[in-house]
Amino acid sequence: MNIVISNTSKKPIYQQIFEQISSQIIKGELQADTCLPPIRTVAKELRVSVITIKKAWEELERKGFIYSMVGRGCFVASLNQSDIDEKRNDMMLEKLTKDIEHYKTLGLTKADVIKLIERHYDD
Amino acid sequence: MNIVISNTSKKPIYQQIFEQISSQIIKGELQADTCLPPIRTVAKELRVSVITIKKAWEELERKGFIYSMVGRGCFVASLNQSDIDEKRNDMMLEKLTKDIEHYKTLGLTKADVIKLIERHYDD
Amino acid sequence: MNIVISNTSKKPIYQQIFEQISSQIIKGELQADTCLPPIRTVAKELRVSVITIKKAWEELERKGFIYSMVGRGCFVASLNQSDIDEKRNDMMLEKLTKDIEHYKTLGLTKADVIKLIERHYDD
Amino acid sequence: MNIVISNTSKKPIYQQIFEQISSQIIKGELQADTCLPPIRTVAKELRVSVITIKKAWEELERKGFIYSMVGRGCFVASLNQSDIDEKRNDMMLEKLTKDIEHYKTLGLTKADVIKLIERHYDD
DNA sequence: GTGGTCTAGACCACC
DNA sequence: GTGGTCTAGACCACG
Repeated sequence: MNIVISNTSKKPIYQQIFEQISSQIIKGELQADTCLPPIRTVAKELRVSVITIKKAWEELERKGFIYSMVGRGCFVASLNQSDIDEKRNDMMLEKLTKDIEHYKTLGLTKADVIKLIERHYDD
Repeated sequence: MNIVISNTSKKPIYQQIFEQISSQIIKGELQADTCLPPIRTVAKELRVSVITIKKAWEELERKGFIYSMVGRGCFVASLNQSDIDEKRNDMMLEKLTKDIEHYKTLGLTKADVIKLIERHYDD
Repeated sequence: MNIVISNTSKKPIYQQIFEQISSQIIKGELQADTCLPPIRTVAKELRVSVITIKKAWEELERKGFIYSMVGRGCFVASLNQSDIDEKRNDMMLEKLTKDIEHYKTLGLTKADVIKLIERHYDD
Repeated sequence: MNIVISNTSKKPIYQQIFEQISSQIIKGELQADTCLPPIRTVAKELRVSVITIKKAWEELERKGFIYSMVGRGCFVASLNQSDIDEKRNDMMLEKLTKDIEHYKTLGLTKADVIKLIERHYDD
């Protein structure tokens, strides 16, 4: 569980955290049923409020990445590969739809966008 | 000058206006040196605050899409094709850089992204 | 917008509020595009924290009952009858599924439950 | 004594246990005066804390489903059919009252609810 | 110990 | 003025 918070970014902190954790789960870096550290510990480590962590955790639970048990802790949900693919696809499409909308507004054709991605996407 | 404001979008209104006007200038739908309507008129038509229009206009001027003459109004800047291309490229790259960052976070390869755009980008 | 908070209930306050508002929207007691009072005002009136109201409002927005615009306020979503029916059905089924589970645990047959509802449900 | 604990459920573990045991007694699956296993054994089998089992047992004793004899263990109470019916009825009504309240909040009539139960209650 | 809820402040961007 | 985010405390039920 490796989280970096950017204070310069305009993204809310809780969303930065959500994205990083969910990404790690999708990539399999966080094993299923692993117990996450207590939210108060995470809050202290990242030097943010407990509520901020809580909000990120809530979003993770709502999207099915983790589950929580009062008095026990929060655990990584056990997702099979197709679950993961589906979730990644959902998140991807949600963003892509907006992005494409934006690209169109700028008057770019499909070919333009692909050319730009070809050039600037370094794996 | 045809502007549509979305209530459900999370984008600030001033930014929605900025994007639509700049897009129309880029596409040549707004001719150079055309005089824009007074901000109070625009505000009334769009049913938004004058301050909101002012903010959009300021952003347009800062980015070089329009110029203002005190007491006379605001005018579309005269841009040649290379100016337009440059501006569009700047705006595009600024966004694309962030988007690519995000796609990587989701664990997508360049090929994945291109495939998705191929599929969902309908010109 | 008429809300009553029960302190004796075990339901969280934010959920009580969510249920009452959503119910009023479903019943058509709150007209579409009506502007809700500012959350700070509601908080003061109900003598609860702003955050509690905020949480209820977030849930309402997430479920599509209201939409919010920074600097302008929160508004009742414009739902047609089929939207409303669908939402009511969703909420109903979610609860009913759990309830039926519970009734079965108690060893009740379908006939038992219907008989009990016949007897105790006074419209 | 067959108990299954759900991690994803939001019900407290002690309550899940209480409901399953009481249900088994009501259904006659646990004979009167049967001696229940020591709580430490149950705790170990279910992989939960002894305190949790203790809490479930206390609830069972309070509701008259079991009785305990210090130093000897806990035993299933001997209930005749009318006792069982009464208990089941009590538990049922307590829940039903709340449920009906909730259904009304959603604007459902008695007929609506019965129709939904007819459709979704599969014995 | 854990997570779930709540409070009373505060600052920011937007309108 | 509005909503959106965040803080630093607190209390509760659960394990």
